[in-house]
Amino acid sequence: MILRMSTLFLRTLRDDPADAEVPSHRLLVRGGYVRRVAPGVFTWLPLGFLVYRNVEAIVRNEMDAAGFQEVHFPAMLPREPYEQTNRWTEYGDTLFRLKDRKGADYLLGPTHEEMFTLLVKGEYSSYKDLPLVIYQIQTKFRDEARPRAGILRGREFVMKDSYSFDVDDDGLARSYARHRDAYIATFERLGLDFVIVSAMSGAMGGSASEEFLAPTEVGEDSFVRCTSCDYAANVEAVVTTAPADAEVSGVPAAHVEQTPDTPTIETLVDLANGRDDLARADRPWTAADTLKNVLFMVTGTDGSRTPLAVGVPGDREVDLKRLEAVLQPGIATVFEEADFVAHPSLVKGYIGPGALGEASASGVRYLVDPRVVSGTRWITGANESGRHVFDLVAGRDFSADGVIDVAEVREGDACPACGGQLTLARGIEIGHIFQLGRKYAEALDLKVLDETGRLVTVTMGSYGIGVSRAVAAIAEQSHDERGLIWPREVSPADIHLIATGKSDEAFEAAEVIATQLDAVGVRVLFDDRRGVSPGVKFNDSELLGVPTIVVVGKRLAEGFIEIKDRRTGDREDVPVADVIEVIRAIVAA
RNA sequence: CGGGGCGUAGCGUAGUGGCUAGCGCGCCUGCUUUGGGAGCAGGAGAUCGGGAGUUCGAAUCUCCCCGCCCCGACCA
Repeated sequence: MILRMSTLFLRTLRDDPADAEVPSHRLLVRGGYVRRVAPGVFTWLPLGFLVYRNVEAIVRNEMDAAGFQEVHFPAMLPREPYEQTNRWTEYGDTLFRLKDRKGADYLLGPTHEEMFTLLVKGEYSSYKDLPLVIYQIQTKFRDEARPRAGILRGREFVMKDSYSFDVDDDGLARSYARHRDAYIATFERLGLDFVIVSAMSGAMGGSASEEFLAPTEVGEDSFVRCTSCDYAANVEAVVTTAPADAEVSGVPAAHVEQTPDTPTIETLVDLANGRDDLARADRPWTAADTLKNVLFMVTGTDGSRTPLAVGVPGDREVDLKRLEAVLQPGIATVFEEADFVAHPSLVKGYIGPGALGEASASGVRYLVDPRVVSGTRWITGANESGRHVFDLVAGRDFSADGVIDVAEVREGDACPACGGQLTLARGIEIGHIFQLGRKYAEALDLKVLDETGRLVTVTMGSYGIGVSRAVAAIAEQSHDERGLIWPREVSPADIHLIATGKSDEAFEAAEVIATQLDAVGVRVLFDDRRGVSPGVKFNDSELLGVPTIVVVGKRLAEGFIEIKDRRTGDREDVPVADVIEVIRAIVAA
């Protein structure tokens, strides 16, 4: 392959586009890899499409190597299957919907669980046919409320999604493990730095699910990693270790105090420390000694609205993402004025356990942070304006309806696996593997006969890789101030060959090199543009990011060609006679 | 959906009531130049997001609409 820049459909930009913030977006646009068509919708230009196809080929190759079989569904799908699993409704505005001329509803697939399930249902009916894994590489559509960061989060994107079908849980575990291995191999080949994080809270009893995250500052997912063991989890899935029950004896009886002008935790703590009759003998009060009770209204998928109180130590906020992860598919919103009016026993700013709980007057379900174990003593609201209760002891003076682990996760929190310290980081979700279980098989009635002749519901897994997103993730992780730096296997070419100078000699010599390299299978991006100054060519080569840059120019007269490594900047002069072999060796390495 | 910002040529931008809307990049023609985004000369390219209004006069002021970007909410 020889791509000639004299005729390539490519225009690089000298300035950053004004609407691009993150590096991958900026550089992919500047380098002429992609162009925006609509919000979250992009066109791949020739160089970009080469990169995209390389990534796609690696993904497909690893899937095939794992023994999975490729199929291809339509992107446009009928409504009925999604009606049966309730996702026509559950997906809400995120679903792109359309009608045909007869008024029948269609959708642009956001993901294809239903279609795969129905396909298998139509073909298979025996346990002997399983296990089965089929996959597709398909354009997906999600009408995101806010597409952002260019290719990283579009409304149209390409995803590899596979689905496993097994008769039992052990089979599902094996299919899951095969995917995990295949994903590791895939992302390693893509040159991505990644971590595998657990994506679902074990405490909530969900099925096994892990995310593959590519760490970068611009990532949308927050995750924690342990500094002393290999624990890693999405913040939504972090499990808080509950401390041991505390000793109650010696803690004074609970007492209500006048605490005027203490609308915030901070003012409350200051007041408590400032008053001799309230101050602690051993140490000052801190925000962590207070119990903050936050009220939410939880909207179910059926539209029902149920209040929920969450008690967390006053030094932490309730993390809404963690809350939603626990509540899903319910949606939580903080209490509004109208909600307080509807619940007169709840005094805003002074809500305490006394007014909460299913057995209380308010009847509001009350769940507390795992740190609120039996014997812990708290300062908290007394359910009257201007009053707080001190030395309220969990287990002795109040009890909650249950535990909910939704407080914000912080740097330095304890690792649930080993007790070490957690660090927080951000990453791009590039893959997700998920033991779905029987949800879809049940909804769509996918059953097979087992060896005893009984009908059993098939158990499924679903596994995704963001193919187009992976292109951006690679760009995000692999660039410098001058431009992109592609890993060789995804690069649009193996070498970027530049001819410089005014004379014909350099161009003729470069032409010969290009032809010879092409003949031995080296992919060449050849800057054969006449009348373009060397500076422009060098800058373009660095922007475009082909890993090896070969320059035919100044030292050709002495019989040398320059070979430059894009990533390190190292350059060496190689005799013309050796250049093909040296490049072949670099490309093969 | 809430908050903030922005919309002027392919790209980046100047222009806050006044004359023919300015500049840089890119593009076209010619000459020169050729190891780090070259020089000179000439040129093409803009319904100033759209509509309505105020005014002798609107890119500029007012109102409505549309679109985009960022933060948040949302997002198996």
